[in-house]
Amino acid sequence: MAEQIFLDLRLHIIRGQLPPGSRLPSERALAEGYGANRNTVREAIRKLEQGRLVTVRHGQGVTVLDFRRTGTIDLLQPFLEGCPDEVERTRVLLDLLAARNEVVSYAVDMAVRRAAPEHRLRLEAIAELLRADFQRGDALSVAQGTQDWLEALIDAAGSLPVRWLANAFLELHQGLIQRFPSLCVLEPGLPDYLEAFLAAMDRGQSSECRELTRRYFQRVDLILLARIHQSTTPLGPASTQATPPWAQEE
Amino acid sequence: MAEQIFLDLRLHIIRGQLPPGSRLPSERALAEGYGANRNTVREAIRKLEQGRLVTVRHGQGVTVLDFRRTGTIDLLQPFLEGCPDEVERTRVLLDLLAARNEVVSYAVDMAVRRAAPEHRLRLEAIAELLRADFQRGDALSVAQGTQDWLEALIDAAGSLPVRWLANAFLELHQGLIQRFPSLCVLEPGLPDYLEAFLAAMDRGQSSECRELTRRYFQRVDLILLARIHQSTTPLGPASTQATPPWAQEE
DNA sequence: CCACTTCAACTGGTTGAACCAATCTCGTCC
DNA sequence: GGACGAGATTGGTTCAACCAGTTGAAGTGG
Repeated sequence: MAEQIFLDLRLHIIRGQLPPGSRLPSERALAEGYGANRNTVREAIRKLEQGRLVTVRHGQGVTVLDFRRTGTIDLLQPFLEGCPDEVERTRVLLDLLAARNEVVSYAVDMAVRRAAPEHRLRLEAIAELLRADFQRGDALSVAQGTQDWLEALIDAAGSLPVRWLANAFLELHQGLIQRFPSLCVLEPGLPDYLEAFLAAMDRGQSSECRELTRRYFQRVDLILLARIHQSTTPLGPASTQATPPWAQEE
Repeated sequence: MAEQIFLDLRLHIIRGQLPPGSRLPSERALAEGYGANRNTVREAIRKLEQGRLVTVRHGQGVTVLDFRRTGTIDLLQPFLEGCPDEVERTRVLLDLLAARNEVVSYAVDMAVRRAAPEHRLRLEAIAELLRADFQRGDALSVAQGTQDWLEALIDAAGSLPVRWLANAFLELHQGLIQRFPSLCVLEPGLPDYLEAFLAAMDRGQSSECRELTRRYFQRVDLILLARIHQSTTPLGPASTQATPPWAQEE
């Protein structure tokens, strides 16, 4: 229930129904509104605070922050699912895909330079599975395999900051392929990419691997964007009901 | 107090005194150990959960996750301050600086390509202040001005994902210059960098700006690392007292 | 002896009321 | 008009109790 309240309040903030600078109703009012206990509401507010969506000051109340300025990458998924403005949503999606490619290609560069033999073997094994899934035309398995491929690359990079940066994108990717399997893409160049990558890796050409990876994912993103543009509401319902957070739930 | 418990538990996890897979003491035991109420402890655990440091399962308890795998960039600061292993700490610091430069230079590229006139003016104003601080030899103001400079660049980039990515690094930077003013650096090439940057920006050469910025911050980082290597314990006390989290506090 | 059931003892999840402490508001007094 | 102060409002913490999943060991049947 605390989780529900957290999600609901976060959604209201993302949708702009609780604009930056405004104050949340008092804990007591929220508790009454949600039909929950004050302690339960407090746990939800703690999570909002941890996510940099609000600030809490003793005696003063809970103030909504400007998440567009103070947010963290953890916000990307809920934002893409909750943002009511389609224009902004697709713009953020575009920027997100570009940023993801930047982070991934950086990780790839580092991975190729640092990879130990066991990482090389793991990558080869995943590539083998990916090729098989691709031959079968199993888009969902290819998406899952791509997740493993990136995961292995990031492991090979052996950098905690890179791992922690990438986690946000990997989680997002995982969430998307689970929620929208129709977005899973079969890019014709996948086998060639894998082969060229492993060959370049053996030659130690990290920047070559970086470019190969960047170009492959750019092609994937192009297909993805085309599909998203076909459907009207690609992500989340984005229904614009303006229920205030202090209203009764259920 | 809930914050204190959160910080304490997080520190124990980071230091490895609560290894991945182990279970935290029960909420009731923790409450007794810290001399706090169970609800207060619960708020701390919520924050740990939100930070992907533990998983909580009803009826089963709180399990410590492997933060090296599941962590987020928000962990960087507490990790650098709490990690008892100096070797790992410096390695992570190196990787962090490299990753920061990557993100910053990416943001710069995008900023130059997208900057509106008002962003250009703001950058010029900050550069003017930076030059003045540099002339005066005021390292702390230069560090603060650099923060503003990056902030303005990220604003100019106009990308929510980039802003949210960069926030973690900006926060880290802010925290470091506040806690360790001695780490503030006067890099001789600052005025030249600013001049060359603005000139290249007027010519719309985004990749040139990107390279200039990357090189400047690489030089800054070199000075920084040299200073850190001089002092034995650069960040945080890293005292290795093994107080279990269920022990009495205060 | 083994396999299944059952129940008691954990675990976290939620509730309600009460009190403390910081802050704000507004009326009073100088 | 401005400074002060009492009261109302806010979040912070405590306590005690109960609900709800999970586990494991004791008990029971085969």
